[in-house]
Amino acid sequence: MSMNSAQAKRVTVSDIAAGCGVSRATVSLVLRESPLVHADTRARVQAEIVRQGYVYHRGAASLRRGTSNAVALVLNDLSNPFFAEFAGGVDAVLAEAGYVMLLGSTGESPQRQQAVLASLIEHDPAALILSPAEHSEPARLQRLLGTRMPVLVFNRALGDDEPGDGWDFLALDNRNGARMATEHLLAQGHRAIAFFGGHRDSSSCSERRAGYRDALAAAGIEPDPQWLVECAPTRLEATRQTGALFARDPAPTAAVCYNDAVALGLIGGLAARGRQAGRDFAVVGFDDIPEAAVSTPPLSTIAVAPRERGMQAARLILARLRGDSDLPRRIVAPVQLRVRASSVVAPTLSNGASA
Amino acid sequence: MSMNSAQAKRVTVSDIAAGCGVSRATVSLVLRESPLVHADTRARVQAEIVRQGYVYHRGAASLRRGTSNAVALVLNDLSNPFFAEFAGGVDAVLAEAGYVMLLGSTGESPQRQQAVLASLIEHDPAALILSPAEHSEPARLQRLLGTRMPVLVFNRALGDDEPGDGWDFLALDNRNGARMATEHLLAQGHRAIAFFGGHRDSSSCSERRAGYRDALAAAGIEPDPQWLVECAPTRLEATRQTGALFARDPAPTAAVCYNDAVALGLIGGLAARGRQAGRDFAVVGFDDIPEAAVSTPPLSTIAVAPRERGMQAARLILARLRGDSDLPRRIVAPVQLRVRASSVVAPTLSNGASA
DNA sequence: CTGAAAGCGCTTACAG
DNA sequence: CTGAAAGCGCTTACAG
Repeated sequence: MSMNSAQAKRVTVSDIAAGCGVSRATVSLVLRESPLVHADTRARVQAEIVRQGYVYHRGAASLRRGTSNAVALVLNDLSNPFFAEFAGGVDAVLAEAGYVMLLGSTGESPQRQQAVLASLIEHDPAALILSPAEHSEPARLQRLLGTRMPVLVFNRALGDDEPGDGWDFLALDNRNGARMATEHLLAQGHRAIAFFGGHRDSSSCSERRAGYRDALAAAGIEPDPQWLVECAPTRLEATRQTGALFARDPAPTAAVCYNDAVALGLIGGLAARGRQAGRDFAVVGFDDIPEAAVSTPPLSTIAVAPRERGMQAARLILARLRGDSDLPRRIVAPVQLRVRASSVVAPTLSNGASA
Repeated sequence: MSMNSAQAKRVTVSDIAAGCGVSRATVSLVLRESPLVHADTRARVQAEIVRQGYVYHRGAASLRRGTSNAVALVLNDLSNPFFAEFAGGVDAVLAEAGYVMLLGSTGESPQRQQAVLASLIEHDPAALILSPAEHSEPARLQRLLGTRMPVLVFNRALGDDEPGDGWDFLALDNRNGARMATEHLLAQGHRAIAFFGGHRDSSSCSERRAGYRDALAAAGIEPDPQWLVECAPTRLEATRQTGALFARDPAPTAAVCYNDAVALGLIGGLAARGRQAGRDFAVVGFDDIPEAAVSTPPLSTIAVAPRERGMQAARLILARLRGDSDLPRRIVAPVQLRVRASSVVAPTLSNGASA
C-alpha cells in the first residue's frame, strides 16, 4: 500500500440502487431530477445517496450523453491583473450556470499555446475562450481546434481574414478609447500630443495609435514622428524612454499612453527630469488598473472593465452553446474616459514650467 | 438545425482502426506509446490519426483506467494579485506535468465554497488545492471531499485540530515575517511601533501580530493598546484609520502593516496629516506587491513570492499523487524582508518632524 | 412509475 | 505483435 490517499472504493449508482432496492435507472432519474419518480422513492434514494456519500461522476454522464459542462479558458498571463480580472468574470458567470472552468496559460508563446490547447481539448470542453498569444497562426489553431466547439477569441484579432471561420470575437474598443483620450487633451488646448509606449506590431497598439491619429486628423494636426515613441509595455521601460519625448524642440506637451503601466512609468520619468504630470505635462493612460486612482497624481485613463468583459465573454459563449440565434459574431466593447488630475493641465502652463 | 457549432461526428479509435485496417486495441496501444506495436504499424496508425483529425478523449480513458489528470484549484479571489500569481505558478507546474487545472473561486463565502467544490469534484479531479474561505467549517469540508483525494490547504489554517485529517498544509511564515519587520524597525531605534491594519480574527493577521509581539517582547517592550489598530485590509480603510495612531501622545514612530495595501493607504494617510513615510515615520508592509517597489517612497515589505508558492503547492500535490513517501504534511514557506526607503528613518527624526 | 439492456470512447487482460 | 471481449459509471429508449 502506498502513502497515497485512502483508496475507499468509489460509490456508484449501482451501490445506491442496491442500497435501497431500486434499479440503477431509477437512481439516475432521481439524480437528474426527473418528475417520473414517485416522491417516496425519490426520498429513499436521496437518503441513500447522502448515507453512502455518493459523488456524481459527471465524466461518465457526459460520455454517455455526449455533452460537457466544462469551458476552457486560455490566457496569456494570469499575473497580469487585466487577465486575472477577466478570468474572475468568466468564472463567476460559468459557475452560476453550472459550468466548470478549465484554465490554461500560454505566456504569449504560440508553441505553448498549441500544447496547452491540445491538452485542454482532450478534456472535451463544450467551448473555448481564447486570448491568443501574439503571433498566433490562425491556420494552425483552426486545424487543432476543428469546428466541433464554439470558440470565442478575446482581446486580439487573429488575422485579417477573420471572422470567416465562424469564431466569435470580443475586443475592447481600442481605437475609440485612444480617440477619446486624444480629444480630451485637444479640448484642453494641447496641440503637440505624443503617443507613448507599446509595440507598433501588436494589434492593440496599432488600433490605439489609429484612434489617436483619428482625433489629431479631425483637429487638422499631422503627428510629428518624434511624438510616436515605442517601448515595451512596462513601467520600467517607459521611465527609461521618457527622454525620447524631449529629444528636440518643440517637445510635446501631453501624451496618450499605450497603457497605465507605461503612463505611470512616464510620470516617474517626468519627475526624474523635474517635470510633474498634471502640472507641467498632461498624461492619459489606458486600462484603469486599480493603481490609477491612487497614484500621485491620480491618473486619467480609459477604463476597460476587464471583469465585465469576462462576464460578457462567458455569457456570449453560453448563449452560443444554447444555440441562440441572432448572436453577434463580433463585439467591440465600449470603453470609458476617466478624467483625473494627471491630464488636467493646459499646454501654456506646461511650456512655462518646463522651460 | 440550430445555430450551434458544426456537428461533425466525433472521430474515435474505431474510426482510426477501420481507416488503417487494425484493431481498436492496436490504436489504443499506439496512443499510449506502447513499445508492443510494430514501427510500421505505428506509423500507419499515426498517419491516420492526423488524417482524420482524431482527438483523444481523456474522459473516456480516465473512466476506464480509474485515473484522472485534472487538479482542482479553489481560491478566494482571482482579482487579488496574490492569488492570481499563485494560480499562475500552480498552472505552470501542472501543465508541465501534463495535468490540467480546474479553477473555481469562492469570493470568501463558505457557502459558495461548498457549491464550487461540489461542482468541481463531480469532475473527478485527482487532487485539490484549496485556499479556504474565512470561517470555513472543516467538518463540512471533510464530509464533502471525503478521503479519496489528496487535499492541500493553502494559506489559511482550517482549525486548531489540523492536520489530523491527512490533508497537507502550506502557509506563509507570517509570524516570522512580522517578527523580521519589527526587528528591522527596532534596529533603527524605534521603540513605539504600531501594528496597523487587518482583522484580529483572521488567522494571517493574528499570526503576524504574534510575530510582532515576539520581537517586541525580545526587546523588552510591552505594546501599548493604542499601537494595535484594526482596519479592513484595503488601502482606503487604512487611509481612513490613520488618525487612530495619533490619538494620544506619545504616538508610535513606526508601523508594521498587515499588508502592502494597508501600508500604502497609511502612507497616504500620513501625507494628509503632513507626515512623510521614510522621513517622519517608518512603514513596513507585507506581501511585496509589484507596486511596492515603485510607490513614493518605495515600500519596505516582506516578500512572500506567491508564484513560487503556487509552484511549490503543485509540486507537493503531484508528489503526493505519485505516492512519494516522506512528504512533509505541513510546510511553512520562508518569507523575506525587503528594505526600501519607507522604513529607513530613525525615531528621533520622526519626533522632530511631527511636533 | 420501474427494470433489463445497450452503448458513450476508451483500455486491458487474455488468447492467438 | 494483433484481435475479440469485457467493463469503467452513467443514461436512455423500450418494455412492462
